Amino acid sequence: MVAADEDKVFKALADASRRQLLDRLRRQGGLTLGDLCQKHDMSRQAVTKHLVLLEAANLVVTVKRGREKLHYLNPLPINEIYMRWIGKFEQKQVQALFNLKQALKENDHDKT
Amino acid sequence: MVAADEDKVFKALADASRRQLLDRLRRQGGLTLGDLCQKHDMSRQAVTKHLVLLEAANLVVTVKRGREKLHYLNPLPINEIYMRWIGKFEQKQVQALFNLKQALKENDHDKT
DNA sequence: TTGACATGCAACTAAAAGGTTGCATATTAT
DNA sequence: ATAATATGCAACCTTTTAGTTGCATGTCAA
Repeated sequence: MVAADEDKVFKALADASRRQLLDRLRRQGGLTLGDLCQKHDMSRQAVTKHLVLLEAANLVVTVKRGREKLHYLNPLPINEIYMRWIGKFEQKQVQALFNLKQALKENDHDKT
Repeated sequence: MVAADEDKVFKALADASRRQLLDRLRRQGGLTLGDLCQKHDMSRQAVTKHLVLLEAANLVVTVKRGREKLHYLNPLPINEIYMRWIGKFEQKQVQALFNLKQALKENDHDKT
């Protein structure tokens, strides 16, 4: 995954509406634009724009069937980001850093 | 983690400069604002703003030591998001969905 | 105490993001 | 063919975001 793609994925995930759409597609794949417009208080065009971004980020893949466009979740990019980003932080370090602020605070407090 | 916090984390990760800062803090913790300004062609105040957002998202924790402010990476929120978001997608499903577009494309092609 | 250093705060600007409305195109069913 | 349905495209508006500059505050060292 190239840097530009990574950026698209993060940007796509940055919006709560788009995350909701991903949640919805996870529960049920193959939904049309019309389906996805239900339960959202924004216009169809707004949803379209979100889906375009999600598709550009490869988080959603689509299939045209006649006049309909079916949407499916593709969780692979998210997984890739985990492997590339979060996977960087070794598990041992995580716990250590989790306690770091507290430790340093007390250390600092001692000095004062 | 509350929904509002989740949003902060995603928004914080949406910017490439902030991701770079996190990368830098991962390589070396305890850097000051001045340190973090090096190798970035933006003003000190721009970096400050990024760090404020990262701290609000709890991706960075800080300790004041005299007139300096030391910054440390806190990877836990990212990990939480993985557990809550990416962990949702079972591994089996991942591979299945990975091949879905191709399969559906061929299926659609047959019908045409 | 005074100068140098490290950071904080506020006002402002430019660009990007999220949303709207209106119209166009393509497909299905009668 | 024609009407209804499903989606696509484009212009426009408003809010948010990323960045700037200028000045204020706080801390260290001579």
